[in-house]
Amino acid sequence: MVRTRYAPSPTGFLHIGGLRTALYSYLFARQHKGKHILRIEDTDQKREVEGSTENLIKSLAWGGVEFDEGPHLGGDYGPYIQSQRTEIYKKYAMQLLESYKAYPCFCTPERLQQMREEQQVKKLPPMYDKTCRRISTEEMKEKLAAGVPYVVRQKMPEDLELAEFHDLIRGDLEFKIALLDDHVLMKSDGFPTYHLANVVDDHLMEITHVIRGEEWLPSAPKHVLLYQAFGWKAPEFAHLPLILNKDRSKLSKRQGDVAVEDYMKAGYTPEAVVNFIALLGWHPGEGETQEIFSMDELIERFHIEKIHKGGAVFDREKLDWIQWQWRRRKFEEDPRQEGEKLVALVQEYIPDEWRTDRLYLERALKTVKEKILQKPQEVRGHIEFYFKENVDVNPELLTHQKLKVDMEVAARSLRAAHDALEKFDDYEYEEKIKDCLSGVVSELGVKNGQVFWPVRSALTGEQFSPGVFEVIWVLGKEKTLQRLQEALAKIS
RNA sequence: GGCGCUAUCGUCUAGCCCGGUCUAGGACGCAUCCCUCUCACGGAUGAAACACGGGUUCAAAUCCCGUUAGCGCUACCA
Repeated sequence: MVRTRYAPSPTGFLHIGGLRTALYSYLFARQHKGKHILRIEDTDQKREVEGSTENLIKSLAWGGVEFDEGPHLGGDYGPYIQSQRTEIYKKYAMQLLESYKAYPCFCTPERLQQMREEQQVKKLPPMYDKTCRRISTEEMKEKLAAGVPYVVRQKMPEDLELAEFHDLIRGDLEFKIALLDDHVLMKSDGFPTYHLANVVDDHLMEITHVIRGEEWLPSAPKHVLLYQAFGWKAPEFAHLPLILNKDRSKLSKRQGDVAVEDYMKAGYTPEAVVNFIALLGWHPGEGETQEIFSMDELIERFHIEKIHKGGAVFDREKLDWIQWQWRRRKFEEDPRQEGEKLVALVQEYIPDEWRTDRLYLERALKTVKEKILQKPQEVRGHIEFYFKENVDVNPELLTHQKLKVDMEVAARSLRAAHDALEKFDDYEYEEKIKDCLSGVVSELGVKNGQVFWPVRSALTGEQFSPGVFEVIWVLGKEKTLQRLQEALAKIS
């Protein structure tokens, strides 16, 4: 039975890289019909941020990453919050002490600090000098009895040269044990460090596959050695590549949004975000060209060996493209429901006063459907002209060199269009509006653009906008005629 | 500094394990053209990469070694 886990620290919000780690872990568990566990690693109270566990759970749920066990769900392997398991860690630390796989260290932080500085100066690798590993049993017992504060350090074996293990992504790895530090397992405040808590919990919770970030690779051999010290079977490991900024440094704030919540707020859809990050570091391979995957497809297609070794740059433009593909797909599947959702979403980005005439707004939105599907956040700028009292068009805008519209043509077209539109009454139908303007075109004996361009720019005051017929359809007779008159007044 | 990981278009990547089919494929972005009343959409085309140096081999993006670069770790943080 496969059991995987996502084990974040409650130090803030869910990082986009954290979502991906959780996603891969989830995908792997689901495709093997296994269990996915959430465990909160809060052994460092100093770094804990109030409310982050709830935030983590919320963001994970938003992304569609599900769990079978966890602090919010319970389960047979609880508690799932490490600060509630301190007695367990103490027991195992004691076991290690008794079997001489670990030792108490009485060195003060000050001495350690000084030691490291000296090592730095001598250009030696900063490592614990193992002073307390060598003190006599008597001295140790004395200090213990005297209540001298101590930490528990892992004793790196001296009878072994290499620590070896297999990584599902990187293959066989080996590390020289002599270069491994006697790491702290239990802090003087009685809390375990990551190394101890992680190994003990993964064992007790029967985790079969540890899927985590690449930053853990250097300490993985110590974990393997710890499993051996306990006499436990180590789980399989898979160390994921990092997600990077544009400059290839580790993805961080300052250079863009890193919190999943930022993307939620920016109007991105979970399907798109998940689809995008799944592809940052994984690809089905073998000439596959599909890029849009639903969660179900991911579960089916995902293969842990297909995860890449190198880091991947987070490219927001590609995310935007994937988002647009998703919106379009969903809209095609269910135009009515998706349309309503979009309208609701778009409401957040437009001023209150634009909502007073619901029909008018709906029509305006309809003319910029493609733009909304692409970037709902930018809808305001696209429909702004519909809501202006007067458009105050720049006369230059009425002309167009390539379309052969000079001021004279523009004036004539505007005049003729105005007169035709004044007699016209079928403003409810785009097709009729088109017929009406086409009539003007043939009447004047000019090209389409020579009428359409000046009319559209007079009506919108914009270089770029929806097409003339749609614009007139939204504006209605009164506004259309008024705006045409204004433009005419400006150039005559 | 030490240790480790990584290295295909600007970016995400296919191919690499099982050398020839790779004049290296796809996607984002970019450019040009077409469609067209403008933008967008859609269609077509194009520019754009095997980090470098040695081997091994008839043949290397693919195997081996080295160099370089990038990143990670080097806490009583995770």
